Amino acid sequence: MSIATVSRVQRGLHGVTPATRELVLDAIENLRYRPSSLARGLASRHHGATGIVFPDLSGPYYADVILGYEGEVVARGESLLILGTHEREESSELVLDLVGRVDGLLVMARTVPDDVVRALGRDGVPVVLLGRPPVGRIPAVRERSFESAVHLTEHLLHGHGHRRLVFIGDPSLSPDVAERWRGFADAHRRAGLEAPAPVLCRFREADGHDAALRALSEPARPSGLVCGNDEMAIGACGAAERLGLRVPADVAVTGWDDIPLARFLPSHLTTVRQPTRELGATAARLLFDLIGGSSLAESESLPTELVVRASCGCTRNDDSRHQEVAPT
Amino acid sequence: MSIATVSRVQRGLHGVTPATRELVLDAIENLRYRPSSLARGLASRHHGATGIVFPDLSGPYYADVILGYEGEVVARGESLLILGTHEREESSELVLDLVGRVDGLLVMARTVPDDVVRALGRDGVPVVLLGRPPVGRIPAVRERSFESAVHLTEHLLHGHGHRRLVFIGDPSLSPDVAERWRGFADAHRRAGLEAPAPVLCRFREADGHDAALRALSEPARPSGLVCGNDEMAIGACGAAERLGLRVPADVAVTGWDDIPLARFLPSHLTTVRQPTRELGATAARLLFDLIGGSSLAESESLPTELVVRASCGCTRNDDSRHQEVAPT
DNA sequence: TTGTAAGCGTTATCAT
DNA sequence: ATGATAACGCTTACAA
Repeated sequence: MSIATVSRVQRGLHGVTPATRELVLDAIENLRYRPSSLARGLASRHHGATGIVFPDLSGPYYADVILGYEGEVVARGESLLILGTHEREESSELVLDLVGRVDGLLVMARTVPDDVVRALGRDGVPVVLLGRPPVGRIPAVRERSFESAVHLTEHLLHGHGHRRLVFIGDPSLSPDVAERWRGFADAHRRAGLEAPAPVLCRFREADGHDAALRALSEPARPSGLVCGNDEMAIGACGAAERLGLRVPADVAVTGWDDIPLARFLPSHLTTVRQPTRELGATAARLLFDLIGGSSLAESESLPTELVVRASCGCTRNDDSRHQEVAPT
Repeated sequence: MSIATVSRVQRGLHGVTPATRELVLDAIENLRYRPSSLARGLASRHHGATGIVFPDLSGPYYADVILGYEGEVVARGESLLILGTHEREESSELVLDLVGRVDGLLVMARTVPDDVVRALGRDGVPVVLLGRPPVGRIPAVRERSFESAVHLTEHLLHGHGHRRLVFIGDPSLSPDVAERWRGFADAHRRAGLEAPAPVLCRFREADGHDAALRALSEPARPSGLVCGNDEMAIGACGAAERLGLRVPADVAVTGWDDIPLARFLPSHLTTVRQPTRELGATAARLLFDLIGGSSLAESESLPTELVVRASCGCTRNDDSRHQEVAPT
């Protein structure tokens, strides 16, 4: 019994007599033989694994994306390496290290700069981006943040007649936030209004709290706060409460992401639901296309859903009304 | 310049002249040389990676554990493979496959049966368990669910004078729940009472809802519902509301895990906080000890914290009072 | 201190 | 249909 025959049987190649196949299978069973993934990878020049680089795992957003991605990966019998960058200094090196252990990489927003992504592309590593714009020929999967921002802002502007809306969040910190801000400003423009400068802040609840406090203390108090994500919106609601302002009677507040907490918030947060799972799954499909040699891997953008609850000023008949944002 | 010298330089071994070291380093830089992790692993007989097997990623619990684990892993310059079992049929095979790609494995509760864990142990693979009892010589990291259950139940029994408490959850579905049920029953016994049979249900909000509906429709209505986790407790609160019962005036409700939502719940959920992050980090340290050849890797159990809010019947002075459950 | 060469456990290319 | 044997790109004695 030669080693080559075993290799053939074990990979299910044809060119083996059923008799010997059985023989080999038996031996494999008896000896509890497991091929070495290391040796196999070295010889066949691929890892049988892909990686995903995400910024953090607090909050359900990234967990869901990973879940969607993982489903596709497991369905293909591949393995999945993960790396959280957590705003670490050495993130780029960690990614560069990770890339040596996989056949392809999904890189999410807020992890490593475009330079690094570009470097990966130059090395010929299949890469897909998520939640950030394409870099060169590297495709990206995104949700339609711009469109949903326009939709949401117009709802506030025209549905509720707001005239002093303020955007809370820092467009320079994340491509998503940038898109949302752009949609916010664009909706204003279309309505013949000018959007005031965004109140810059980071992504966490406390950041939104502080920013809202600042915004609401301005002489001309805003009538509505459009926050870059739900965490920030929750902080904003807290700030309003602290100032003795009611939501939405005195000030409207909206978020992004529809985290589970959103529907339990006293103010019943109006927000935008992302197709998180589908985002991850789509990215996986794209990445495997790329790995498979397909060169026609195109960037995709997925539709979002406006979740209208009460914090925008709507009366809350049913739990929530959803409006899908149509593709543009 | 020989290949061996490069290998030495690259791994920072001593026995290399500073001069040649510089030379090699330069070449590495210029040629953008990256050692093949596959070849390196094959030769040195280790993967430089460990794996973590978890049931699911919905809810913050597992995400936090993974985060704690990941921190330790990255600090050691190792990689991390993940596998969610999601109650899939082929989970065991997936784990058996994963184990061939790592130097060690962290296996969480509710993923694969003890048989599979035992099989891994027989193969000599370093394994650490989390949230489930040790299997043979395979160590486990756990939170003190039993102790916290006793603590919580006694709070309800003696602090609030409850006499008809019901436990919601299925002890047979998860070792954690089993421990909690055991503590619940034990606290009753110590008080000279007998705990009624648990109302069996699965882990999600809807499951808790249904179970609570059943429990609260009994002729002798329970005065308190001790739920196996926060999701179930949220469902239970919903069920109470649906029956026109107020929490905690008509029925007390408690949970486990202290998910972010818990403090925003209208009923201000009293619950038990797990040291999730620390659980993951501890498991990682244990696993690396094991991989390092240490045979004195002992199981550990970490203290939990009772988070008293309002749903147990306590008046809500400050946001929440915490009581650490002392080691036993 | 540096170089040589024998593995590591597969796959892949030839012969047979 | 099967068996030898040369890669694959490192680590690791051992030699120089």
